[in-house]
This record gives sequence, structure tokens and C-alpha cells, in this order.
Amino acid sequence: MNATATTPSLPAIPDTLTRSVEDYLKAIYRLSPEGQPASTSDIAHLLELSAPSVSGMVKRLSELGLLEHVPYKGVQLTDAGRRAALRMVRRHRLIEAYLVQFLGYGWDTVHAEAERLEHAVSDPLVERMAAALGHPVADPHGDPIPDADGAIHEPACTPLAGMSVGDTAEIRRVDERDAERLRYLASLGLVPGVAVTLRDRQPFGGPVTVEASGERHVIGPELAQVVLVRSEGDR
Amino acid sequence: MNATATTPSLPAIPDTLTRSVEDYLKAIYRLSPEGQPASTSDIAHLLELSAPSVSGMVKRLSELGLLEHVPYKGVQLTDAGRRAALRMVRRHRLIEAYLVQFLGYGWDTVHAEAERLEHAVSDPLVERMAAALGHPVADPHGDPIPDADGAIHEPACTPLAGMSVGDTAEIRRVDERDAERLRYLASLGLVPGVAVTLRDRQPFGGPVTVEASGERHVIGPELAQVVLVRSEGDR
DNA sequence: ACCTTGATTTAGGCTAGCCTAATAATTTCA
DNA sequence: TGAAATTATTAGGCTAGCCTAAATCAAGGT
Ligand SMILES: [Mn+2]
Ligand SMILES: [Mn+2]
Ligand SMILES: [Mn+2]
Ligand SMILES: [Mn+2]
Repeated sequence: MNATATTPSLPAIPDTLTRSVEDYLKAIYRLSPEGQPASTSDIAHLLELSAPSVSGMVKRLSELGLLEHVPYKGVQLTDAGRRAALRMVRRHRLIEAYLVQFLGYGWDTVHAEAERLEHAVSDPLVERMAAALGHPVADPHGDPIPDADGAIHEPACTPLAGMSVGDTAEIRRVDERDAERLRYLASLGLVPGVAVTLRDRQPFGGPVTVEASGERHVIGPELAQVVLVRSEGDR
Repeated sequence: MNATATTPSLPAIPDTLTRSVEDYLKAIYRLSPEGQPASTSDIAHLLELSAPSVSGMVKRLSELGLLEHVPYKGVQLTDAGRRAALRMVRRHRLIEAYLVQFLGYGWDTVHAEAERLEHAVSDPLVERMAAALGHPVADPHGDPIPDADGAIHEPACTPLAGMSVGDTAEIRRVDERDAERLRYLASLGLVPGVAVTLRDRQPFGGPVTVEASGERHVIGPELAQVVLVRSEGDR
């Protein structure tokens, strides 16, 4: 006998999200750090799923209030969605840091392990790991770790590919997803914290030559794109 | 053009099992340590599922070759099933030991955490934890840890409830599943490694009085049933 | 031998997530 | 502006896992 006309029974956000949902939210966050809409096909590509699967999930998640979806335009996280996404980002990066620090993992293998563990750890365990690490601000790849309230500081970084010849900068962040690429970069000594100087750039998308720790290396343009640096000037 | 008459295409055991399947195998192992058949309703009760759900899963798992099922009689693990179950038991107990040793967990809270993590860790991570712990032989509840090949030594234990008045024995093992019960036992000092002497037993399923670390405690019969001891004689 | 009871299985249904094939909307470009 | 190409959605189907209700089997007692 409730006479108030309500909107047609919106489902509430469940207290525990599934592994799939958590990965979707994390992917959408990654695709739109500034909040611009993410496209169905970009999400599908990142998660290695078909576009119709993503369309279906996007519909469900927007009905749950985790996303705003404008058909044919893209999706944006709501506040609740962004909170949930940042919670996963914090878990992922803290787990990576913990495994490297305390269990001898290398930066090339931690990502795959964290991709599964992030869904299985409890909040108290995450916080115990954070405490054991001394509350680090970045993971082994240089990616910043949001605090427990979801606040995150993305340091200003530009691709190494964008440096000018003669410039010196510090490596800050490296894309974590390709283990082989990470091993190669480590073998060259191109890891976060290292100072690099651009010594040469070949035209027409050619390779660049960088100097780091006294050694010179010629690296291809797409590699130079995923290594992010902070230039001397950007303080 | 294959003319050989084959049995109707038995599905092979998948290389990765689902969380549900892993928990079923672990439950069946626990219900039949000696290999006697486990009943549908016991499995359902242990996993808190309906009996029809268990019937359905049992059918699938026996088609996969992980179980032998005699309808209306019960199930037994095959060699492959027991191997998979012991792998999960090893993971569960090593994770518990690791969390207690290195992350400040208590014996009352580790079980719930391990119940989820056991499905998410990789084999290499399990082995790294084992190495960090120095390859322990028992978890925080006194449960023995199978080795990486699945060999397990179940120490001879009897319920504290079975002791005779005047006997002295060492606490070896305590059922891990009820966090509140574990906290209570710890508050009485009744933990693995402690020597206890039975001082009194009331008839008709009444409580028993035990002496441990110089203190006497009166405990109910069902509690005395889940605390396992090794008597002096059982060496 | 039959009947009752409890355990078990079968029947039928639901959700979450994935897929492919077909359709529809949008954008691009001649 | 009007195809063509791209992107997205809808339609329909599948598996894994769970559920309740109904049917069936196994035992034990009379
Ligand atoms: Mn993940
Ligand atoms: Mn990382
Ligand atoms: Mn489990
Ligand atoms: Mn245990």
C-alpha cells in the first residue's frame, strides 16, 4: 500500500562485486583517467573480450549505478564506480609491491599474479601489506598507489619518445603488461629512478638513442612510448 | 574416418579447475581421509549447498574423472581427484602459516582469508611462501601440510574427549573452522604444543576438567571433541 | 512382503558471463 | 550529400553453478 510513485526499482550496488565486474571497472578507469568516456571497443580490446560481451556488461553496470552509459557514445565511471575502481588499483599495486619486496618476485612477473590476487584479498590483508611495506607511494613499475580513501596523485610524466635530443630526464613509470618487454628494459637498466639522456633520434619514426648509467642504447619508437619520464624542468 | 570404436568422448580434466570444483574436491577429501565414500548430504552440509546442487556437481566431476560415483552410495576421489585435493590442502595450510608468521594474522581469522586466497595463488607463489617459512610441516591449527608431491603424514591424534582421567597428552590439532571457538581456546591456553592433563569427567556427556599450564578449565564435551591430542603412549 | 522414512536424484528454472551472427547507428569521405 | 567503413547494439545460444519441487531409491520395522 505504498502510494508513492517510485522509479522502476533500481537494483542497488551489491556489497561484493564479481571478479569480472572488478576488472571491467579497473579497465574503464585506466581508459579514462581524466573522465572522458571510454569506448566499448577499447574496453573489449583491453580485456580481450568481444564487443557484444562488453555492451552487455556495460548495460548491467550502468543499471547498477557504477557507470553512466550514453549508447554509441561511451561510458564514464560514476563516483561509486570510480571508488570501486580505485580500490582495485590500490590492491593491485600494493600486492605487486609486496610480492617484489618480500617474496622475491621480479617486476616482469608480478602483474599476472596481482591480476588474480587483487580479487581474493580482504581489505584488512591489503592494509597489513601496506603497513609491512611502509605505505609506499608507487608500485614496482612506478605506478602511483591510491590511498585507502581513493585519493591518487598521478605524477606528471611524458613518454621518453617525446624528449628532445640532449635532454636529461628521470625514468618514472613503465607499462607493466608485457613481461618480456619489462625483462628487456631491465636488462638495459631502464628502470624507474634512473636518469636518461636522449642522445639521438632518427627521423620518420626511427629509433632513439638514450644514455643511462654511462651506457648507450638504441631503442625502437614504440618502446620509447611506454617508458614515461619526468623531465628536469617538470618539477 | 576413425573406425576404432571409442567410449563416448570422455571429457578430459581441464588444466585449471574452478573455485567451486576446488572446494568440492577439498571437502570430499576432508570427509574421507581414509578413502571411504562420502555422502551427498555430508558434502552439501559441509559446503552449505543444497543436495541437488551437489548431485549435479558430483555427476560432472565423475565424468571428468576426478571422482568415482556409485549412485545412492557415495563418492570417492580418484587418484587425479586426490592429487588436486591435496594441492588445495597444501595451499590452504601454507597460506595460513604465512599470514600468521609474516602478516600478523591470528589463528582465528586466517582460515577465512585462506579459503579465498587458495584459489588465486600460483604454484610458484605457494612455493615461495613455503620457502620463506622454512617448509613447515603443520599450519597454525596443527593440521599437517602435504609436500609438493602430495605426500602427507597425518599424525596419530585422538579427541581430548577420549582421554582417561589422570592421563596427560599434548594438544596437536584444533578444528579451524569456527573463529569464535578458536579465540576461546586460545584464551584458555589450549593451543597446539601445550601439555594437558585430564582431571575430571562428568558422566552422561557432561563437561571435562583439564589442567594446562598450571590452570584448570572446565570445557564442554563438543569442544573436547574438536581438540585433538597425542597421548604420551602414542609415540 | 509392505510401508514408512530419509537420502538421493531428476526436472525445471534462474543468473552471470561469455560467444557469434545479424542489425543498426555513426562517422568518414568521395 | 550519400555510400562505405567503422563502431555499437540486439538477438540468440552456450556453460557453470546455484536453487526449489517432485520423483525415486534404499532401508528398517511390522
Ligand atoms: Mn584482475
Ligand atoms: Mn604495476
Ligand atoms: Mn576455498
Ligand atoms: Mn588450518
